[in-house]
Amino acid sequence: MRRGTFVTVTPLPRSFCARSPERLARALLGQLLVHVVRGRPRVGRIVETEAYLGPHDLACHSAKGRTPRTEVMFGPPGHAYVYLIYGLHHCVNVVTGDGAAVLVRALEPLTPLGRTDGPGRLTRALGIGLSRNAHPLDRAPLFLAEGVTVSSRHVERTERIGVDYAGEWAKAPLRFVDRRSKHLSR
DNA sequence: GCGGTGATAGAT
DNA sequence: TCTATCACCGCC
Repeated sequence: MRRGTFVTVTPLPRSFCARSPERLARALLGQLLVHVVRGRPRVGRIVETEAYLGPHDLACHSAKGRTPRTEVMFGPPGHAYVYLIYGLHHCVNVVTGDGAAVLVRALEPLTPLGRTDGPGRLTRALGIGLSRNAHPLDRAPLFLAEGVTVSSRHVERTERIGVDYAGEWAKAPLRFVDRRSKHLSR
C-alpha cells in the first residue's frame, strides 16, 4: 500500500493461514513474502505454490509419520516449515496444521534479489535457512504480507513438481501458478 | 543428461 | 553406526 511517500507492508494475521492447504495455496498467490536481513527487507510476490495435504498425501513429508522434522506441520497454522533438500537447497512452507503445508515455489522480486524462480532459489535469494523453521509468519524477520489477490482467470492448476514417487498423488492438481508471471519455475 | 551435498529416519 | 532417500540446481 502507498501512504504518503512510504510504501508500507501489512503483515497478514496467522488466521489467514487457517484454512485447507488447497485454499491457502490458492490464496497465497499475489501475497508477499518478506525476510528482513540486517535491517533490510527482502520482498517477493508469491507466484507459484504447491499444497501438501497431510499424512494421507503420499507426497507430503508428514506421510512418513510424525517426527521431529515434521512436528511443526502438526502445530498451529501460520508457522514456517523449512527443510534442507538434497543436501544443498532449503525450501520454505506455510503450515496449515494437521500435518499439512503449502510450499512456496516461486516469487516475483519486489526488492533487488537474485533469481527467485524455484523453491531453492527463492530461499537463497531471501536468505532463509533452517534457523527459520517454526518461525511464526506474522512478524519479523520472516512474515507474509498483504499483496493483491490474483484473479481466478489468471490462476492455473497443474500436477506438483518432483513428486513422481508418490504414485497417484503425483497426479493431483495441487500446484497453483499465476500464469501471467515470468518468474515461474522450470 | 548427471553429480553434488547433508539432514533425516529407519535398519542393523 | 550405516544406508537409502530426497518438494533441487547448475553445469555439461
